[in-house]
Amino acid sequence: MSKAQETRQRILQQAAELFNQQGYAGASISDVMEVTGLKKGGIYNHFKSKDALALEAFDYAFQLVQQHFAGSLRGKHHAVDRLQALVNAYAGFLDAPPLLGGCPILNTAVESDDAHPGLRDRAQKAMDSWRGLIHRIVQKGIERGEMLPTVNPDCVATILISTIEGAIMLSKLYGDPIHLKRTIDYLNGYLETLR
Amino acid sequence: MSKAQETRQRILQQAAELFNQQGYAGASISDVMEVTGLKKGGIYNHFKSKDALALEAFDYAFQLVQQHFAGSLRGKHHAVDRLQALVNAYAGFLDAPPLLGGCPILNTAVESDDAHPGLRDRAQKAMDSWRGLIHRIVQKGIERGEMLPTVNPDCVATILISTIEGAIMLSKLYGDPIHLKRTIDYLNGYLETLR
Amino acid sequence: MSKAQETRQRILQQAAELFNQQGYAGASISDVMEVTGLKKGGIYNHFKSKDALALEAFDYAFQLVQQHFAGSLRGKHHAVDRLQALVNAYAGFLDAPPLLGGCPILNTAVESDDAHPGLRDRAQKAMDSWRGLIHRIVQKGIERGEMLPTVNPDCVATILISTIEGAIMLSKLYGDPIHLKRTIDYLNGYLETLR
Amino acid sequence: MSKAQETRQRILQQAAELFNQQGYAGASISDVMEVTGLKKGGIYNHFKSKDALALEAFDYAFQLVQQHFAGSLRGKHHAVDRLQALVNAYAGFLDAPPLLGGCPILNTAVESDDAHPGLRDRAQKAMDSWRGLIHRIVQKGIERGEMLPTVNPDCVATILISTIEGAIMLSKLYGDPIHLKRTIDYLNGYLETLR
DNA sequence: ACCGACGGGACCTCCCGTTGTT
DNA sequence: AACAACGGGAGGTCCCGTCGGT
Repeated sequence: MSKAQETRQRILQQAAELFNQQGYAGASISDVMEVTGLKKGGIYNHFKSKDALALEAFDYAFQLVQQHFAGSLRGKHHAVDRLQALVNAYAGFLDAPPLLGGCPILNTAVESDDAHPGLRDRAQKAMDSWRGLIHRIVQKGIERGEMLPTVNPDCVATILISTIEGAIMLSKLYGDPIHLKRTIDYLNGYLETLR
Repeated sequence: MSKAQETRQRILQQAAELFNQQGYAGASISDVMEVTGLKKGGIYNHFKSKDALALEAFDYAFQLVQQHFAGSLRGKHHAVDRLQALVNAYAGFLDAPPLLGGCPILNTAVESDDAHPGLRDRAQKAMDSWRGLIHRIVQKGIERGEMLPTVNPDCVATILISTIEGAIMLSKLYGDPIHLKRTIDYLNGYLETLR
Repeated sequence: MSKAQETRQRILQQAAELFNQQGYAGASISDVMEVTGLKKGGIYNHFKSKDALALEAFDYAFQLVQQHFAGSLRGKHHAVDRLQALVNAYAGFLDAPPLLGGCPILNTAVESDDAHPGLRDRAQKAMDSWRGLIHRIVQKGIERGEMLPTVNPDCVATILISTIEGAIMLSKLYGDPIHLKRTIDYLNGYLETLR
Repeated sequence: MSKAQETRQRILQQAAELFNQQGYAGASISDVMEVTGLKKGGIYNHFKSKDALALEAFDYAFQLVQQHFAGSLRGKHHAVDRLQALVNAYAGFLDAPPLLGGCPILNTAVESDDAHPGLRDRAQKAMDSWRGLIHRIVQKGIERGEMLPTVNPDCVATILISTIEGAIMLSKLYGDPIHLKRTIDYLNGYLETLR
């Protein structure tokens, strides 16, 4: 990787975390300068605007999260096992987070929904990808007879995601992982009932 | 109410909605001036800083939400009925919201958790109040034999709040109330199992 | 005049001279701050952008020039006398200029013609007004028999304005009023031939 | 011409036109990069600063104009013919200009007179050269008896240049060659009277 | 000879908050 | 109680110029 690409990647990585903690509107280019150690010229050489940087930084953050979860699925084949693995992987979001500041999709969705169409589109796409993953696991599970045929894949996706994201919010608000742990336990039980 | 108090109240009301949509960092005093029709002096006469206004505006928003839910409990006496009434009351958050921009507790919690201790405290207190309400309903329900004695009030609070807040986020992200509706149906069923 | 109007007028006056000397692109808001003694907040309170200030400053400059020439016509009734008075009034543009930096129409026309449509429009309107004045004087002169009926008012306007503006440029370039003086003498003679 | 010299020449040529249209202050190195297709390094390799480039670009532009006029003199021997040829050559400035943006001497003189001593010097030298040419033609014409001995060569130079430059400004301001055409016709007549 | 990355700073705009005035 | 004028500075963008690489 060329030096330029390295710098660009470093900016993305550090800006992603910054935006994830302070929000897009709450973090300034000066803040980005501080965390990257670069001056404005150095940053604007790689990204033509704060907006463009924010968009790419979100994509970077989402990709980080995706990798985190892709790993958790390895070796699990039963649909319910896979869903439980996904859910359990969220425990790491507070203990050993892929990036500080909580779930970037949640953060970005909440900040952008009424104010920032560009970011909102990215957050939607990311959420689509996540919902699609759950949907496919459930559907395959039904086809294979691993899950009850009455289960609605869309509903499962909505319930899992809602509960987990809400719990992340709660645990971050209180600085206490207990809320996330409770919902993870609960969701594991819920998933068992779908076998 | 004196004229001054009226003005103050109008500022709070309009600023609350503005902050709820654009976020604290994303909305400027100029924006507040625009929605209130007042000039700077008129606003700073009532609030000594943007921060102070934001704090009070959040309290105002939370109180609005509280009233919305307090109403839904009227006439319900069985614990499970009361919890279901609360849950169902959330449907109105998208159809006929007490204020635009979604749930202020969610929005404020997500924006403030890593960046704004003052707001974070307010959001925590608001959440405490909400959790306390659910907790009390469950506890009383157990005492009265309306709910299974094995039910953990803290867990119920965490699950209900997480799921609903996550669903609000989802529905706002997609501009589609379906996600919130799904979780409300689901939670009604979940609550039935606790009888 | 209110204090605000006074300040606004002072900004216009000083900015007009600044832009007339350094050009629109060559003068910064910092320069405007320096000559007015105001800070940015004070300037942007009266003008919403540098562009808006530049446009109004040009209008102000043109009005200054107009007053300068309107005065020179007083008491002259014969068409040729009036035209000569106009031409002679230009001598003052270097000795006792209404504002430093030469003729604002010339300066603005040259800077804006390929680059700044807004300013270009203003410069055109200003020039229209000047051409219209000469045109009317000539036309009335012909009607009254003060000037030869073969004279073309449009041509006279073009020739007078071209020659004077070109001479102002020359004299400013060399810092020497001789060029302007020569053309004024010459134009006085030229105008005599139209009697 | 070496490849380096070719590149240098290409930069000058394209920068000259750019500066002639947008002005020195109004055109940035980025603009120069765009029109030349080179990157910063490629430009600064040949010119040590924007200033140096601007100075040379002006010289280049002036030389272009000079060649344009030198050609018009070929085959004309009578002083008045030669002056008329010069004047008529200006018609091409709008129809088939040696470079876009009007007369570089006029543009540079107007922009630099109060603000840019370096450019102003160059513009003065260029103007000296033009005035000198007219002066010599007139003087020789008097010596040869082709022009009236009472004619003042300096005055003729001032009048011709002023009128033409002013007319270029007018025609560029309105985007209409009529003003330049009128003054050219007029100056041809004026020159006839000097025979 | 040319490119690309970057520093350091100027630019315009908008920000928050204060003050004097009505 | 509300406005209008202003200070002082932060924000995002773009600028000019340098320097290491190729």
